[in-house]
Amino acid sequence: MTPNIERFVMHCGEMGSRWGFNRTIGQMIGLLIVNEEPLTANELAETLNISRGNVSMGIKELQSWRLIQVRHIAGDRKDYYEPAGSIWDLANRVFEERRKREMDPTLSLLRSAMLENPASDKEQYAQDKMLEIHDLLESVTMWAGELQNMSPDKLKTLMKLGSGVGKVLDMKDKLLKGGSSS
Amino acid sequence: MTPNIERFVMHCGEMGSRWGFNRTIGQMIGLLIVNEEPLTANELAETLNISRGNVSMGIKELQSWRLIQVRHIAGDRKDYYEPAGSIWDLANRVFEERRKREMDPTLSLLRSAMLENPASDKEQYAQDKMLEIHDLLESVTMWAGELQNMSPDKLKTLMKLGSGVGKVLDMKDKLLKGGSSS
DNA sequence: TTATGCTTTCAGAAAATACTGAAAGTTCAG
DNA sequence: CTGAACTTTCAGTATTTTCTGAAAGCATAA
Repeated sequence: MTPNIERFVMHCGEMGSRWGFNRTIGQMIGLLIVNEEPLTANELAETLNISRGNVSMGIKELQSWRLIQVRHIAGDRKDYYEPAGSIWDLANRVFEERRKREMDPTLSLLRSAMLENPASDKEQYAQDKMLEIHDLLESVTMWAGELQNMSPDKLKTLMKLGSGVGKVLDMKDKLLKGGSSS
Repeated sequence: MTPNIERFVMHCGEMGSRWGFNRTIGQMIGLLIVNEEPLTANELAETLNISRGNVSMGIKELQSWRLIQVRHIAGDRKDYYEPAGSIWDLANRVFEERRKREMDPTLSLLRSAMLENPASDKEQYAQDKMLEIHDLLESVTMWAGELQNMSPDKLKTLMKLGSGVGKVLDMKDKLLKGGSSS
C-alpha cells in the first residue's frame, strides 16, 4: 500500500464504528474499494495485519451488508472478493441496511405501544409522544424507500436541484390551482 | 414508570448505540421525551437505576448533541432537564450531528487525498474511486443542508409527495422546454 | 465563615466488543 | 479413499467502552 492509499484505508478503519461496523471491517471495505483487483482473504489479512480468522468474520459481515461479492478466477480455488457494485450502489446498501437496523425495530415497538390503552394522564402523554415519533419515522422510512426506487439519474437530478425543489413545488401548486396565488 | 413507558425507555437504551450514543444516553433521552415534566439528574439516576456520575456524563453528552436543555424552577436550586424542542427538532439535530461525525471527517480526508498526484496506475485507480466517493458525499451533504434549511412544512410536503417528485420533475422539464417530449 | 445542597470529575472496576490462532470443516484433485 | 488447499468456527485473550462512587468543585444561605 502506498502512503496515500494507506491513509484512506486507515481512515475507513477509524470511521468504521461510526458507519455501523467496526474498525477491521471498515478497513476491509476501504481496501477493496480502492484496489482494482479483487483480493483473497489471505491478501486482506496480510495487507491489514490482522488474523485470518478475523478476515473470515469480516467477510461474513460485509456480505450480510451486501457490500462485497466473491469472484472466482479460472483454475484457482481461492475466493476473491470485490465490492458488490459501484460506489453509488454501496452507499445505497449502507443506507438501506442502516435504516433497517436503526428504524424498523423502533417502528415496530411503537406500533405495538399504540395498541395499549393508556391508564393515566402520564401514559396518555407518553403515548402521544410515541405516536409523534412513530409518524415521523414512518414518513421518513416511506420517503427513503421511494427515493431508493427512483432511478439513480432522477435522484441525482433531485439532489442537484437542492432547495430549488421548494420552487418546483410552488410551481406545481400554482399550476394545479389554475395560476391563482395562495 | 408504567410497563408501557418502561418498555419504550429500555428500547431506546438498546438502540442507543445504533443511533450514535450509548445505552444509558439512549434511555435518558427516551425518558425525558416521554415524561411531561422536566426531570432532575437525581430523578434520572433513580428511575434508570444508574449512578449519579453516569447521569452527569450523559447530560453533558446530550447537551453536546443539543437534545436537552436545562430548565430552572423558581425557588429550587436543582437543574431540571427537558428535551430541547419538538420531536421534529430532535430528529433534525440527530441527523445533522451524525452527518458531521460520519461524513465531514471523510470529506476532508478525501479532499486532501485529491491533492496528491498519483505515482502509479494503482494510485490513479484509487484516486479515481476516492473522487467518486468525495463527489457523492459532497452532493449528499449539500442536499441535506438544503433540505434542513427548508421550512419544516415544505419538507413535510416533499416527503408526502414521495416518489411523486419524479413526476413533478418531469413536468418542470416539459414546461421549461415548451412542451416538447424528451 | 461554614454548612448545605447540588454538580462535575475521574481513577479504577465492570461489561461489552473485537481479535487471535489453533482446531475442525469443506472441497476437490489424484 | 487421502491429502492438499482453502475456509470457518470459537474458546480464550486483548482492547475498548461504559459505569461507579468517592472526592473535589461550586454556589448560596445563614
